[in-house]
Amino acid sequence: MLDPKLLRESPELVRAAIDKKHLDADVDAVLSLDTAWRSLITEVEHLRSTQKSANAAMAALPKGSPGFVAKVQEMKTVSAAVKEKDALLKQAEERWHDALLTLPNLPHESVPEGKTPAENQVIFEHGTPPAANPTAVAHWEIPGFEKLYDFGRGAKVTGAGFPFFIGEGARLVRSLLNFFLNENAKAGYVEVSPPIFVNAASATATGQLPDKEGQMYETLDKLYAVPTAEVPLTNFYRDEILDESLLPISRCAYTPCFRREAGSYGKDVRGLNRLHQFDKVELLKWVHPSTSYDELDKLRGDAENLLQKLELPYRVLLMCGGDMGFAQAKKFDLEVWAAGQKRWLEVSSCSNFEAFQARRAQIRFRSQATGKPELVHTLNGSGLAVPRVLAAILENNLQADGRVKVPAVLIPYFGQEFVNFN
RNA sequence: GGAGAGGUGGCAGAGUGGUCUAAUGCGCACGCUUGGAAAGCGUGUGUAGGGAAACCUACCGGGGGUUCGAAUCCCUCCCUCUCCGCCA
Repeated sequence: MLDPKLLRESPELVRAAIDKKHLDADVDAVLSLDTAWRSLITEVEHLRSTQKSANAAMAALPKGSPGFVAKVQEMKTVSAAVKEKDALLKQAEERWHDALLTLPNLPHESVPEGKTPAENQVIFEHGTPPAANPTAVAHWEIPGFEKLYDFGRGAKVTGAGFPFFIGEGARLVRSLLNFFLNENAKAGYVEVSPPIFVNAASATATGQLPDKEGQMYETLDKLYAVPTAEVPLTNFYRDEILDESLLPISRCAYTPCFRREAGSYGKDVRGLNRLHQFDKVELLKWVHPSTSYDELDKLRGDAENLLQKLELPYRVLLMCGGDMGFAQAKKFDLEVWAAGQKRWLEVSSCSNFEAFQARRAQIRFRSQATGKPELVHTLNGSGLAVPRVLAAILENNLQADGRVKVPAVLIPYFGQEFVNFN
């Protein structure tokens, strides 16, 4: 959510942001709702003030006295007016608030212009260049793949996109998770194991509701299966005022992530590329506004470190205005090279939301300079998403003998040097 | 799941229809006092919104209702605690 004051005082900045992100939002409509709301709140507060002073006067009068009775009659009119105007005010406030939520965050000045993914800037590449391994196959074509990653039975038991991970397949997943969590702990992220269902208030604070409820699985109790650990983690400090000395706070969490993502089929979603349930470790920071871009670079570096240690070729994209998302001020994507599919797979998206998320979730700190609460900046990124990293390992490290070489750094976790598919 | 008791400011805790913008205590900040400190004394101490400002308004777990007027009465939901039942 944007600062209403910013909108009032500098609507041109908001218009520029909408243009840069190639979104469609009506600033003037929001402004006129803002004006309408403000005029109503003034009116209601004036009526309330009348009521309050009458109340004080009536307290001093004897209960049944003529003056008292006359005052009751007089105040009935005011009371009715308050009721009526207050209903209008609530309506106006809701409309204004809803409209405000349609305005995107302002992109940082360092975000490049652009509309499509083609205009994202590749700012870093690491590892063997693409096409170095012409004999590689897509991971789902590895002989014996279904023995370790059973999509057929997953579909029977639950549905498409819910595979079973079996034997060495399951152990490789667990090895990756432990590796990620341990490395992140070394980098200063405190491990958290959060609830994997959240209530509507939490899903609203991080922006999944009201518009994206179709993307989440929902229970009878109106709880939502988390699409990412970002949701419970960010909401941890919802409606709180933190001590400034605690910042920056860095945490990480492993959760399964649940995404309905209805209606997408084809090559992009085959195998481990896109699942309804997948494992991910999320990195999250609550930081002082003055340090958030330094912290973003560090967070991205922490995620990159994982890929480097796994010896996977990857690249870093600085997302352009049109491809960066609604709430982000700046975003980097980390993409790993999958040699068999001969394509880049997104395994982490590292973003600075500045105060956009914190305002909606009301996460603040008490500034020692002013003594007043100020909004924190929130950042997050994957560190990392398991299935696509797994896909890349399988495709890049496949041997001529049909086994997959386990990255050296994972061997202590996995307990052996190769994954066997027979 | 059943029965009962509760939810008030940073904390403790009063208030059960009318100057409650919530007593009192603790804590915290500043001042006086002191060689210095403690004690003592004094002043102040929430969040949000509107307004150029003076100032005004809202907030006593959430939502709704009754009333001229609600922290206080009614309905409803959530949460906490105690006891019972069940359970990895």
